[in-house]
Formats: sequence, C-alpha cells, structure tokens
Amino acid sequence: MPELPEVEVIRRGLEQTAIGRRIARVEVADDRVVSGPPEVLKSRLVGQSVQALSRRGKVLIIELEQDCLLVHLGMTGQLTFWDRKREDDAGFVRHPSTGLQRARQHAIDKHTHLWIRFEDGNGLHYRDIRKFGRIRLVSREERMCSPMLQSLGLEPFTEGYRLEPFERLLAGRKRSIKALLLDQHLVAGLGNIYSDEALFVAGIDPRRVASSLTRPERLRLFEAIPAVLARGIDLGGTSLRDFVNARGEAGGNQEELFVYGRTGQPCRRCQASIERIVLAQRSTHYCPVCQKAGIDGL
DNA sequence: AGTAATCCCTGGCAGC
DNA sequence: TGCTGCCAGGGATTAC
Repeated sequence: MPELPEVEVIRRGLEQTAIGRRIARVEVADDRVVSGPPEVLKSRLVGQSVQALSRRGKVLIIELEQDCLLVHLGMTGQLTFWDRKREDDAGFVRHPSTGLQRARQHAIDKHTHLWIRFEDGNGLHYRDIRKFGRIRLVSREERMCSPMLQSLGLEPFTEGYRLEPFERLLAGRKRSIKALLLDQHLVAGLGNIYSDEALFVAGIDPRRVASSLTRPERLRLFEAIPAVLARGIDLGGTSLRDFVNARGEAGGNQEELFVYGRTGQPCRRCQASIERIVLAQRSTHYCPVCQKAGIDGL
C-alpha cells in the first residue's frame, strides 16, 4: 500500500534515471488503468521528454514538456525503471521467508498494464496486481485542477503544513481520529500504516473522536505525522508485500514499525501486547497502554 | 454537509 | 492435493 513515503522513494529513484529521456512508444494492456481513450494518451505522450518528477500526497507527477502524467498506485501499484543494460537480470523472485521481492528488474508480465519505451531503449513499467491504481494525463496548466489533486489536504514537509489549519480541520468533527487521518482532505499522503504509526507516536487512542483531542494532543499528532513519514522515507519505504522502489528493490521500514501489523507482539516502548481492532472498515493497530483511551473512548 | 457503507480486484493462506 | 472462502484496503460512489 504505497503511502507518501513509498511514493517519495519512487519519485527520488525516477529522478535519478528518467529525467531527460524522450518517449518513443506507449503500450496500454488494460484500459481500466487510464482515464479516457488509450489512443489519445499514446499519441499525446509520444515525442515528449521527461522534465521533472514531483509529488502531491500519494500522487506521483511525471512532468513532460506539454503534459503531466498523474500516477496513483492504489494498493499494489509499482512503477519501475526498465534499464536495458540490466536485461539479463529480468524477472523477479520472492524471498523464501519474507516473501519480499528481491532487487530484480520487472519484466513485462500479466500484471503490467502500461509501459513506456524511451528512444534510448530504456523505459517505465507500470504494474498493479489489484488494479486499484489509476493513471491520468493532464496538461501542465490544468494539472492542479485535476480531480486527482484538487481536493487534497495539507501537504507534509511544505510551508502549508501548519498547526492552525490542521486544528481547524479537526474542529467539530465527530469521526474517529483514525478515520479522519485516512481522509485525504485533512492531510494528504497518510494511509493505514502511517496513520497507525503517527497515532502511536502521539500517544492517542485511534478510537478518539477527532474533536475531543486536547490542544497538547493535537500538537503531538501534528508533529508525529511528518516524523513517521520522514522515518519511512529514510528507511526506503515500507514493504509488507508489494512495494518496491524504482529499481525493483524492497524497503526497510517494515522492520521498524511500532504497531502496524504487530498484533499480539510486545510494544517497543512498554512491552504491552499490541491490539488490533477494525475502525472505518480498516484494521487498526495500537498499544492499549501507550495510547490510553480518553473519556469518550469506547 | 458530514458520515457511513459498498464495491472494485487478485494473490495468499487457513481449513477441510 | 485441490477446493472454498475469507482477508488485505484507497478511493469513487451511493445512501442516509
């Protein structure tokens, strides 16, 4: 489940490899991943070169000369650079015990729904097992009005990420704080993993009604969010199953998680058993001691 | 308007 | 061993 850190790790990888390359050919194997007719997408992309790689929340933005490709990886999306010199290293295998993919280049297979060939023979491969991801083509001018970007909330690591608007977005909200963190209108880029991690670092029970958070709790959460995201980026992203970076390599943050996926294991801070509940139709992990329920908790 | 439930999609895995 | 059924979840859509 690529969240902000995983998308950022991919962005940095592609920044090193894809910039300056000109598109010679585009193939779409499954129309459902693109918006609009694939033929229009293909004809517009061919001839344009990659200018820059940016990101908004979980959306990767491939900036071309006239247009932008907005890539949302959904649950299992992978965007990898195809290096023609590594062709002998094609294919990929799973590690026998962890199930994680090794650093092997992703050749085109039945889950590769779109791929780009550059004039130099290198390329980009978009692969997505569950097909929740989407790719959209927009012109450079109208990219910020695109439905994929326009309604996103505060962007961590930017000047716009400030406490006052964060608190305003929590005010009066009756939903659980966990559900609100998953909502991209509040903070862009948080998913199930980093929401649980941020609530642990802030010491807040995920079931708390958002508007009931005290001022110190709001501040702790506001600071915990970029902290857990930065840690995820530094460790190369979280690879629980499908995430790989632009080179096809797994990340390292899955070894360092505080609560996510650690049901029944000892809390790294107090040794209490990590619990799992379902909140907003999502599995939610927390430490019952470090994240004491408030008076409104269930 | 805010909130909650439903659906999409496939691989992995437990259970028989 | 092969089959069945469940689980994972981001976000669009629908319902209330």
